[in-house]
Amino acid sequence: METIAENQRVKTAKKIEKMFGHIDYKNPPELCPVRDVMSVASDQWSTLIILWLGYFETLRFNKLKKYVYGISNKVLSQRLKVLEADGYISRKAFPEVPIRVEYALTEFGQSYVERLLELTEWMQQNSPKVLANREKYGIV
Amino acid sequence: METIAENQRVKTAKKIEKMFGHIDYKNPPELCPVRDVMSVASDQWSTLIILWLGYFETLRFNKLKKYVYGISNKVLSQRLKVLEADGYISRKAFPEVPIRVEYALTEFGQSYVERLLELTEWMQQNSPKVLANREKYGIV
DNA sequence: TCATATGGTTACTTTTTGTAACTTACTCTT
DNA sequence: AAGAGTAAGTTACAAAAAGTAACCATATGA
Repeated sequence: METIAENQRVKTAKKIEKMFGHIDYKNPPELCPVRDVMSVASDQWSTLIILWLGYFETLRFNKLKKYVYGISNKVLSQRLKVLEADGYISRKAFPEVPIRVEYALTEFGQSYVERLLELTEWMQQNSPKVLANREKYGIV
Repeated sequence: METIAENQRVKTAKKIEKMFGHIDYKNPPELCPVRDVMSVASDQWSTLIILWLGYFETLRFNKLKKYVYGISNKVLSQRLKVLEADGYISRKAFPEVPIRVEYALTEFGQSYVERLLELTEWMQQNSPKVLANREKYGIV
């Protein structure tokens, strides 16, 4: 066995224990904060929205829709609302005509995007590997 | 302006540019590998499955179901298949009676869980903040 | 006057999830 | 010997989420 890899595995396990170790699986809580928060922030569209707001300091609704291509008005609007409610982004409406609305990351959102980026960079580096695995597996 | 925070912001923006800068938004690709890979790996149930396999070296179907509480047989079975196809986990079936099936992280999955953990630890630390924001926002 | 732009909303359809019962084959209990 | 239990799923059906496309008010530019 490679002891370095094994060491890392043990470290990882300890972190996970710290995260979920308190849960009683005979009677699990109906709402776990980690799950709850994660399901909003790491939703597919949410991550793209947050990444783009990490690139541009502010973005208006239609610009955001252009960069997060494929998203519908409806879902974009919904996601922006929950991301605002959870404190990742801010919404500023200017009473002009036509109305101008600017979305931006909050400080909290900024701290999140930095963590998120580490994951997405890993995804980018490893996507060829995943795609190759998928091919090999057959069912695509 | 705080120059340290501003510096960090610029760094973040550069990373995002590197990730998405090549895309032509007048004619965006219908399938972006980063999106594609991310949508499997950072799915709500998938992350929980991967975390638990990062804790126990191997887990059988029903144990996994116990820890990833709330998941249905159907969805667990589906997720395990795609996670196997994408190369994160391995499935070993022992021809006993009744059949025994062991799931485990591959080396690749192990390297993923380490990245994933950084995110989920952040989530755990910050979930009180998010929940407080949500409360303040009103619509729960 | 008609088209365009803004930031959405609404009604409707399609896809994805969740629920719960069922399967196969063997063993343990009564 | 009949019935229940176990393991790892599958299947048919119901509910929830997401996607589609038309629509809204208001004002400007052609």
